[in-house]
Amino acid sequence: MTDGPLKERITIYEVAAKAGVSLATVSRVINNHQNVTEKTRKKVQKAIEELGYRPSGLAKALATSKTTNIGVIIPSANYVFVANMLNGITKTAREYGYAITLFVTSHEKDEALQAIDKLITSHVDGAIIFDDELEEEDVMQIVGYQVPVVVVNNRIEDEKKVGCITFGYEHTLREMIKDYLNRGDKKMYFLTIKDNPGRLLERLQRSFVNTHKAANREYDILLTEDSYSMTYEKFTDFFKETRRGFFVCHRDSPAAAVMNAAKENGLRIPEDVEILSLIGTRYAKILRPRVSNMFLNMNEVGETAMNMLRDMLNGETYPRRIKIETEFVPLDTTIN
Amino acid sequence: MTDGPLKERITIYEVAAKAGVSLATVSRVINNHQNVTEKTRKKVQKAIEELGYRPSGLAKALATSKTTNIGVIIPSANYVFVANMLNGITKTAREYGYAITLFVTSHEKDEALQAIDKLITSHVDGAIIFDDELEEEDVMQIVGYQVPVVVVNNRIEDEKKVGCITFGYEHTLREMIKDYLNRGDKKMYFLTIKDNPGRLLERLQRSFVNTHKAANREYDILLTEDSYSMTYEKFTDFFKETRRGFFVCHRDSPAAAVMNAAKENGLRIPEDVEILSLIGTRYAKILRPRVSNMFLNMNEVGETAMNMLRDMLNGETYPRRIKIETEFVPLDTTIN
DNA sequence: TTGTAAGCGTTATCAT
DNA sequence: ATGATAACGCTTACAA
Repeated sequence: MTDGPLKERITIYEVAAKAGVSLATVSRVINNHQNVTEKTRKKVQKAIEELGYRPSGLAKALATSKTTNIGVIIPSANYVFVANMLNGITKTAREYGYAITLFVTSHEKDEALQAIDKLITSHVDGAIIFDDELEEEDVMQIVGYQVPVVVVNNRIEDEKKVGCITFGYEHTLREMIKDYLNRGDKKMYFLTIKDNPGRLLERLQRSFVNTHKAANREYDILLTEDSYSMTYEKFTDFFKETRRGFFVCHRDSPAAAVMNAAKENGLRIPEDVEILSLIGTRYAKILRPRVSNMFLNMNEVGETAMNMLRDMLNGETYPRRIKIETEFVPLDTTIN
Repeated sequence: MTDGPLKERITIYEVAAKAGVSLATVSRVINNHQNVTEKTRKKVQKAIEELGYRPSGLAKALATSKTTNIGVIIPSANYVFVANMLNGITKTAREYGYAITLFVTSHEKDEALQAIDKLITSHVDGAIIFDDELEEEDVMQIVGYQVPVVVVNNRIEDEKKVGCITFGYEHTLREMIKDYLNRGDKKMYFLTIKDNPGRLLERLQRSFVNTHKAANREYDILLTEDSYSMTYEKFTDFFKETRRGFFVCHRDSPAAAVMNAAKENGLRIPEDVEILSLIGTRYAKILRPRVSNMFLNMNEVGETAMNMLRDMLNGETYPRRIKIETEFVPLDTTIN
């Protein structure tokens, strides 16, 4: 191991020495405090320039108890909708002068707990958590360390301390399905992920099942892998037998897998096969036919989360529950 | 403003008091040092448990000059290929116990410089920079603060101190174009982005132009906005006039825009219109027809960058230049 | 094996 | 307006 990268940094002491003032004065200059003569300010600034001095965020954070860092926990950065949220968070965070410390968890509960641990020791000023694996008690652990938390897609009961951003899916989805059951005659299929579907998907599946049961209609749940090509292959087989159906898919990419497999089996869309993507992103409009979807503006979700967090950090009282409504966007893969 | 979230944390002192030992002993237990009786270790661990103590990463970092944080600079998290790289970085970083501090820059030179500034004050142990805006001198600024840097897609001459990951595009692209000019007869168009195309795209454009000039063939450069729908609209018009061409597009999404516009204007792909995507991601295979592309495994790029950085952090000598080759993947949008 | 104390680079509260 | 000096919470010689 090398000596570590932080050695040899120029410190406030050296600036003070060079400028011929005390370190307190340098600190005042850095932080734009009052009570510094223009003359000494100049002197100090010159010394700072010449030495190439940069204050240590570490030491500052230790002294002030503020890191100006926000911890963000996400499962994988690989999904488009997660990347969109991250983009919303980072853009907003930057406006407020916060940096983002990122913890990615790969869908394992164990890793999610580790992420919480690291987040706590890393001393972030606040946290945004978008991770299906975590339970209320896990989240409350962070809160116990006085760190304001905003949770996305995970309702926490203790609303005094935790901000929640939830997705308004149930109603829109239920109405959409009900409506379809009234006028359509295809059997509906719900695609879920074999391992770790996650809370959101489970909730939507429940909603799907209940609506069908209430209408006393047949349905089916299909287990898929979380991979485009495996889903594509599965449905290439599937459509050899089944020539008709309405497929509710969790994201654009599985929706595309079903769509491509159907088309290549000579099925017509939407006459034979109808498709809905539950977390619609910009790709739903790019695909052909364009995939009907429940559009969820994850960029907005990220911005909203960060805004809420900033308000909590500023001690403002604020509606700590915000529901982002999803919009049903009927495009080419459904008969509307 | 509230008092700040970091107050009220339990410190090593309180643990020491509760366990009836000195803080040095607690530190030893935390860091698994030798020379601690099993008995006192137990005592201390019990106290830690009971108090819910978590060491402050901040104080530790200040004392050891190591943050176990890696700074990552990217332009926007919104592109799929950037998200993929980020995923590769975060996964690998986690294996080595590093957290990621993320700086996103939105394509502005000014912001990129700010990001460098923040990265330096934030005291990261190392940095991975994927940002077209930054020049060698900007990067060297970080190096001056003894922070090991890996630069992606940006060759830095001073190779003693900076690791470089470059993309092996030129050769593959040039050969592909040459080959096409020999056998194909369509005029080739190169799509670039109006504002801030970035180094990579400029380089590829130069390559495109030179190959054409060498072959004494006609070509055209088309300026587009960095937005699917605007590009789609532009080409919907474009194809009213021009009914034939080979379009070299910078990413999958503009490729899809051209493709959709062409198809919807009654043009056949690839008979009338051929399309190539320069930074192919998994979406190239999902689209129909499947987009021929230069596949760049950005996940691997991220992993490689992080691996290289870790080796630099460990003081190992290492080939500090790695070229990730792109692979020409001929699919349905070109006549092969 | 354990404790003492100096140091990491700041901020902030006193004096002056 | 400026300068000492004590925190901030930890690590790490050095002493015991």
